Amino acid sequence: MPQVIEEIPHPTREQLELSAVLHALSEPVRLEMVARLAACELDDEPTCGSFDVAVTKSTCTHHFKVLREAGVIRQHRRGTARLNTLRRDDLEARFPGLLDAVLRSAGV
Amino acid sequence: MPQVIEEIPHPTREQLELSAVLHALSEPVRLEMVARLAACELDDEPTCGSFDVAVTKSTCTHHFKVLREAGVIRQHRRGTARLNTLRRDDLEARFPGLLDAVLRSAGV
DNA sequence: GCACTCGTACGATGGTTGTCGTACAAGCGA
DNA sequence: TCGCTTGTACGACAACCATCGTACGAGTGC
Repeated sequence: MPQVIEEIPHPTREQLELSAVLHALSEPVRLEMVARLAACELDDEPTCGSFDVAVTKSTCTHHFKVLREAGVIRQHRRGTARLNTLRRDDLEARFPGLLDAVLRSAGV
Repeated sequence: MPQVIEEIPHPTREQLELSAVLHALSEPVRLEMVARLAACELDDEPTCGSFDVAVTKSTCTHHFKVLREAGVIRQHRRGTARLNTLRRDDLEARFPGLLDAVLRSAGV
């Protein structure tokens, strides 16, 4: 286990729960966030502010928190920005094919 | 379009919404119902009462209603009993691979 | 007809959640 | 240092939801 400096708590791969993941993805705003994250997840990690969803900042924070605590995304800080990445590998390991099926169904 | 006598309202295949389906499946009790439905879905259609989940009758009715309105299951009456089937084909058509991924992840 | 079973309907209730506004902490840049 | 940007924290609020109990309707069997 590499010792990762992580100020923000995340569930481990083993702690991922299907119900929590499905619940996190069942919210249209969050689903859109995940879809965008998946779309531009080549090399850059979008910050929270780079999503122009139709909600305020605090609501955005709330949704990112739900996604993070469900284990769907990983967040880490760089300066004042908070960078977000999809936890593709962990999700694929625990729930094979699920994320892809959801993203495909979401019309990404 | 065959004219089906159906007293209970169901969404059409085109009306299925990803968010509603994910929300319906994100509840542990409902997920277990769906898993059992998938397991014994060979020829028999289980009635509502044949699920011995840890909730009362009325809660059970509520969960079946949520699943039905999300389009996950189809219900029809035979006498006083209500028979339940998984809408595999419709789900597969709209959200390919999703149901299988969920069921596999649920440990069925 | 009469009980019994199956499932629904309705109301109540306590908990969860999505939304927002405001205030605040932490960096960055001039 | 002094704003400006980024995002969080907290409180508030309305809406939703899972749960239950009770009452009821519709069939089935005696």
